[in-house]
Amino acid sequence: MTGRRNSSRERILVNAESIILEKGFHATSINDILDKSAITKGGFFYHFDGKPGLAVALVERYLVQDDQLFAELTEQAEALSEDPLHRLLIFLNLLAELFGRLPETHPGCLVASFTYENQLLNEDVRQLMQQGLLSWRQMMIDKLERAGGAYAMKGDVSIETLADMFTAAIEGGIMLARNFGENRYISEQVLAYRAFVRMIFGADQPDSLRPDSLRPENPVRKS
Amino acid sequence: MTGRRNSSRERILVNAESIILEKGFHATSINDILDKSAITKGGFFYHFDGKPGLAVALVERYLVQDDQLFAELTEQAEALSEDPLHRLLIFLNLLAELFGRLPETHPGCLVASFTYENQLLNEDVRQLMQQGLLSWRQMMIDKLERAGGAYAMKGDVSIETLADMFTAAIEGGIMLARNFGENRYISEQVLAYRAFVRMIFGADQPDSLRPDSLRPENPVRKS
DNA sequence: CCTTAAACTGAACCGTAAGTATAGTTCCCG
DNA sequence: CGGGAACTATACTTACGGTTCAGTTTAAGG
Repeated sequence: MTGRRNSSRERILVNAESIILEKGFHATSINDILDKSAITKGGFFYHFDGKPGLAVALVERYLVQDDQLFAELTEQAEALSEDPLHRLLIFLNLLAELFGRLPETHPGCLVASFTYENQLLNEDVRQLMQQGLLSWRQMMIDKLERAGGAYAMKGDVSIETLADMFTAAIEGGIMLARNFGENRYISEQVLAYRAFVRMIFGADQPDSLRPDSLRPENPVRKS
Repeated sequence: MTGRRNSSRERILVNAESIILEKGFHATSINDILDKSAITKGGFFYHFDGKPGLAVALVERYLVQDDQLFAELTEQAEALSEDPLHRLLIFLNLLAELFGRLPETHPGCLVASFTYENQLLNEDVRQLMQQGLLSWRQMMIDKLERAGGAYAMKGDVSIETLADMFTAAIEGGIMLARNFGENRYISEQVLAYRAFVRMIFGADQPDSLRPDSLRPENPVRKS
């Protein structure tokens, strides 16, 4: 029973997300979505409780996918090093590479998009978005704290703010990327954030001063 | 002749900006704007070439105001120190303080808002937005290069990316602030960026190692 | 004061978009 | 093969949003 249901429902979600990221939620008409999804209005309203319902479903889906992506990258990073700081730095490298490898059409972040269209997004959506931001923060806090266990932190930036800065770098990078039409900016901002983390944990000292595991981890050339 | 004209036109722009930043451009109807501006539809269309024309005027105005703000802060910072790096750090402090002092209603950035509503924004608007981003980048490149003249730069982040990171920090901070309903996040991200700049220019070394002018410049307590 | 252009009013117009209603059709699962 | 879930097709309501325009008011100069 889920086979058929999911195919149409999922198709709608995929297309809706892509159109909305391009034009914005309010500017996207249901008909726009129907055209690209090979489904009729009846079908749409069968699956979703109107446009507000669609918004909820979209954000839910988006957050799940995002979680999965971060989990995968974390796993990959953990396979490549034992050191917590090293793992974090690799994670950021992998993420930067991923953003650089994206197809020409830069995606954008649903949460960011919805942030500036607070109008009819009901309370559900707003809570989901907060939850998403909090989960990203928590993920980074975990990574940073683990790294902090092994190395002393320099600078006077709180771990929470440093964690939020991860989100800020990505969202800021996406904004630059969208306006200039080049994905490169996202990777650059992620790598800049990475450089900051490195410095904070003292990993930018001469090699002689830091543990063996921290030597030049797969360096990423900058543009 | 400009007296009368400007009063209405300006009133429309002010109200339009505030509503648009709250709900988004597309979700903001002309009627919404009229209600708050004490003017009729005819009056609106007398002043602006429809909604697209309003968008152009809004962004133009926004960029000018932004330029002025940055110029003021730069001037203030230059009055407080001779050292280029010191000036930059003060500038960032002033900006962070300003964001923290804002009225409860967090504003948002028109450029960011329009970034995710690329639909009917004509080419003019898009070019203006790019121009704005480029001018912010250039402003920071100037400041960073001047600072770089006096101190050696550490880390492997290009000046351009570091300059863009200023924008990214602010936009990211605004996004967090909007979602959590607390302006604090903007200041925090600006101060985190400041900490990064400090580290890159080696200003986080023990006092004994750096020029006198760099000692604890008006410290801002973090949350 | 009178003219004239700028500034503005008010109402009408038209497309479009969200949502509803309904009757019928196809597909899959037990 | 029966029945419910997953749709199609079509028509319609309702309302709102952008735009136009003919006419009226305001202010400023000669």
